Amino acid sequence: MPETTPPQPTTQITAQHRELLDQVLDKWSLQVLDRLCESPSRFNELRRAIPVITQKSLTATLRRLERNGMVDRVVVNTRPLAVEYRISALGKTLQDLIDALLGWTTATMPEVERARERFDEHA
Amino acid sequence: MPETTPPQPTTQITAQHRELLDQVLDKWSLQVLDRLCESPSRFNELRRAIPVITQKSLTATLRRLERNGMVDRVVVNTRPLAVEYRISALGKTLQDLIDALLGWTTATMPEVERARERFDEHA
DNA sequence: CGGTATCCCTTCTGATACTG
DNA sequence: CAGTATCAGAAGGGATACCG
Repeated sequence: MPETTPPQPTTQITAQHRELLDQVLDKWSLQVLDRLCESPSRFNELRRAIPVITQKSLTATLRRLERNGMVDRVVVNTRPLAVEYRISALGKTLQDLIDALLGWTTATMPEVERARERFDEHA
Repeated sequence: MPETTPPQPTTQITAQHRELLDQVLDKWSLQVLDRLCESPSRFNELRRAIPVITQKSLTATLRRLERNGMVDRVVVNTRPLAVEYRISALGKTLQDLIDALLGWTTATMPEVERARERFDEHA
């Protein structure tokens, strides 16, 4: 019996998949999600927690994450105006993946370093 | 007994982690790794398999993946000159993660779409 | 075949200043 | 407090031409 269709679970990488990953695994999102997983935070709390981020980038990151349903933006009250950001249920599922990614980088970093040295010294 | 150190498995996100993820989960790497997981491929085979990629980007992607130990570059012979790219053992561990990422995007895409619609129509 | 080198243009990022 | 607006510099990616 010939196997015409091999049992690959080959998940097709469409532009949609790429776009979502880009919007959600970018430079700042990991840090922001990590913070929000520990506790809901205010805008300036996040700024202080991630000192190198600029206002602009933080705003952009939060809007993007909010738009994709990863965080909830809650306007707590007015005078002077307080906004709280919370991780959503969807965002928590993402956090599990991020943990897996970070676990992978931690585990493979030594071997990656060796590969880089081999590559660089040979070139 | 006070818990001075909470039991968070909070993996710290260092610049090193970010850099590695950036180099390995970028726009083209997922496609390239996916192809190489199915079978070793020559340079122009990859170009044909990923039609929208340019020579420049494919070269850069392959060099980066090779430098990080994710793929092996094998010069098969000379005249006219053949080069084969293969996924490495390290690259295979990455592929598992990529599959998890793609599975996540597939699973959550519907809810993400709904979140986007809510966000966009409300704005 | 399997690249490298160059130009160019768009995108991303950061710094700074201002607002409800 | 929680942003928006504007601008300049750096970086990324495509198109084209050429090389071992």
